[in-house]
Amino acid sequence: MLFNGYLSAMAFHKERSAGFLANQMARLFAKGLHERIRPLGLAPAQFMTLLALWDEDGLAQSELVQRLDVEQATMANTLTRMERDGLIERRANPDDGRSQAIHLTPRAKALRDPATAAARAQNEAALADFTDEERQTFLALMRRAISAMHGD
Amino acid sequence: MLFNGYLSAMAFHKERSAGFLANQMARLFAKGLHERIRPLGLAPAQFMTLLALWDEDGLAQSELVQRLDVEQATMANTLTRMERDGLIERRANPDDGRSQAIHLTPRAKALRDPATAAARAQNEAALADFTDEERQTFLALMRRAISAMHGD
DNA sequence: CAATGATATATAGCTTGCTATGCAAATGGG
DNA sequence: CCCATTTGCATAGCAAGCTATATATCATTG
Repeated sequence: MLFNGYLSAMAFHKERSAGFLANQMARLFAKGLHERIRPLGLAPAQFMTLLALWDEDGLAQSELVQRLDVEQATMANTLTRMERDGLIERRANPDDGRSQAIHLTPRAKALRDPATAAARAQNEAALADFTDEERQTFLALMRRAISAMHGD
Repeated sequence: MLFNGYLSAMAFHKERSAGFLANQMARLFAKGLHERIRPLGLAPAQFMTLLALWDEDGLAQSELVQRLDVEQATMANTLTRMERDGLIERRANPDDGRSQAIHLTPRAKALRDPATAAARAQNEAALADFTDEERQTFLALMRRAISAMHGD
């Protein structure tokens, strides 16, 4: 009775909810990044995928799924759009008929510098008035929240 | 030349990118919240909208757009799904033929306590090993990044 | 070697975002 | 009062998430 009364009275303030703020922040990051890379013909998830492939070309879809921590179906659809847009090619893997190696096209390789510069600019815009220490703290806290939710 | 060489060599590490971490963190928050409120028949954006309406019933769509900071089209679609699911009713506004007042159904009112409890549990899961001070710091840093990107 | 189980992708269907448009109702200036 | 502008919503169309399911290939094991 007292307990239920307490719960009912205990307002949930979205401004004080980490989840609410995380959602809003991520949308603003994505929107800002999208504006910056749109002239390059890229969308945010395509950029994230390119980050992994610029680092190591020829990965299998399953490896991209691991590195970017998205569901397999999400990655499959993103790769289909990237193939459509001339960013990647899916090449058969001679050792395993199930998997394919994802290879960058010359166009995708050429986008590396302008696209990473755009992403850096967006991060900088978000953290403009943060000190170096605050930036480190912020990244560390986000990593801890991610680990806690990821279960590791 | 030196500058271009520097840029090319300057790898972009997603693990050190605030935007990348923000995206991953927000997805984990949304996924965890969704699992917790799915038994109630709710999805995350519906819950966010309910938060505003539990606070003040009968708001116009335009007011919800302001409070939740999403695009008008996004809110219109979310409200359509909520109406379909029996969470809200759109009632004509006698003072302005363009707008409608969004009213909660009894079902939506009854979900307040269990749904906010679920959201609190998700926030707690994410911040389980944070001290009180770290929680305050984290929220403050997210608010500052949001303000910086929002342009205010 | 055949059957079983595991792995790699694909596809269907849904929610939540966004931009871009369209339209009707309200408002404000001449 | 009338026209132009503004405001409030709806809709179309797309990207990117997710879950659930299907399919084909590999691997294991009896």
